[in-house]
Amino acid sequence: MPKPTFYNLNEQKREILIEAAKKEFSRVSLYDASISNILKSAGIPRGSFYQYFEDKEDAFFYLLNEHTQERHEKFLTNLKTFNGDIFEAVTDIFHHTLQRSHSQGQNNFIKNVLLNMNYKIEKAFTKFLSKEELNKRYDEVFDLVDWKSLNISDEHQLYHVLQILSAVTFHNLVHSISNELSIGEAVSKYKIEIDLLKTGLANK
Amino acid sequence: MPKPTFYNLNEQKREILIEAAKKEFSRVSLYDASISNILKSAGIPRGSFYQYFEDKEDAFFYLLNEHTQERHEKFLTNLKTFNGDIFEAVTDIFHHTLQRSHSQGQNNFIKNVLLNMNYKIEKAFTKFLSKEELNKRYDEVFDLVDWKSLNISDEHQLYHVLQILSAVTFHNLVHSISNELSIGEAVSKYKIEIDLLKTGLANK
DNA sequence: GTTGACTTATGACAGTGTGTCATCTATAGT
DNA sequence: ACTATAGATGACACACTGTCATAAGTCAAC
Repeated sequence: MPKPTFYNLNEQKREILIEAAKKEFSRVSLYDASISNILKSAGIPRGSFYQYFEDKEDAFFYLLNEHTQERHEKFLTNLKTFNGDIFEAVTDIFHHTLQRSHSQGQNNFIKNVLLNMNYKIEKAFTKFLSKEELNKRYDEVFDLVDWKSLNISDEHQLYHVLQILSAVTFHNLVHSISNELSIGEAVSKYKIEIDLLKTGLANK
Repeated sequence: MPKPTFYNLNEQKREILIEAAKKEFSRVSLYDASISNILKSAGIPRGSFYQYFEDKEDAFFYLLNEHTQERHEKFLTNLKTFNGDIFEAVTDIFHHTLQRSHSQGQNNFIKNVLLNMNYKIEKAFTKFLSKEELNKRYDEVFDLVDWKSLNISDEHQLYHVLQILSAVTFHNLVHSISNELSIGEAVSKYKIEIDLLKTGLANK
């Protein structure tokens, strides 16, 4: 987590710093990113950076969490829009995330995040799908879901459904970007797999 | 790929080098690993390392590919053992991989690989499941599969079934290790999700 | 056994980046 | 004006990487 000093910064300076960090993390992955570049780009001395953040990762996860928050809100909105249909909600998120990562420019950030997704990053990316968060926000999510459309016996299993959906969704996001699929190709592959998930892989 | 010089090395020296690399990549992730440690551990001068490998990644992926090869062979064996039942075959792989990564000692390598899985590593880890490899090894895999147990209309869809299974399997491996689940807990969660995959997430 | 062509080995070195710390500056309360 | 507290700064020590000039080894041909 950023240090208090970071939050005490005036709006303008904080914005400059955030932009500089985003720029660097859009250029390369977390591991290839260099603090020196952020310093150069933000025009601040080395010592200042360490006044605001623990290290490179700290700044990275600050940005990532902001994004995760946004996406989670979109997911909830989607659930409302699609009358609790999780599959529609998640497909829309897939499409939306892909579009954002295709519109090059500033936001190669998401692209780099996806291409270098490891467990820490995935955890931050999907923190609202963890068992703990789900229990904490029971109402928020559970009330919006159309349960009768799901093949599950008890509410507890929603966790597993979400785990599967997020695993397949992320796999497809990463696969699409690393194989440079067009949005059309990517969505087409994704929809095939979501349909397989819905009807089941095994024969009855 | 390692340079020719590496393969020209005599058995003994190559083994020492491999062990040194494995040791370092068992200690920390690819990104935190230091060539200097490998040099120290293998007792070779700096220049020599670059005679054999392009860089750190080169050595890492050499080790990883060896492992992937082994695992793929186990998958094929499993398909035979379980009469073409993909779900059984993959569950056994899951269990086996988890066990290897739990038996600490030398082989924290797999653990570190799983915890720091990004798209490049995943690609190397699952290279036998890519569209190209599947087509190349059509007979090898396709003949072993029990098709009538699968809910798919044409053979082409096997690719998607494998994509889903590998996404969920890797997600569970990473999840189990990063959350330090016991093997029992991990297998239990995995089996619930595999069952959900088999019967389908949606209600009919 | 000497020569020459080629392969391999070596470690000093330049370059790049990180995190720290002693010191300086700003700010606010009294 | 004084002091305490928070913030800013950049020089520095340390770690690691990749390269390159030079040395050493191998081997076939003469």
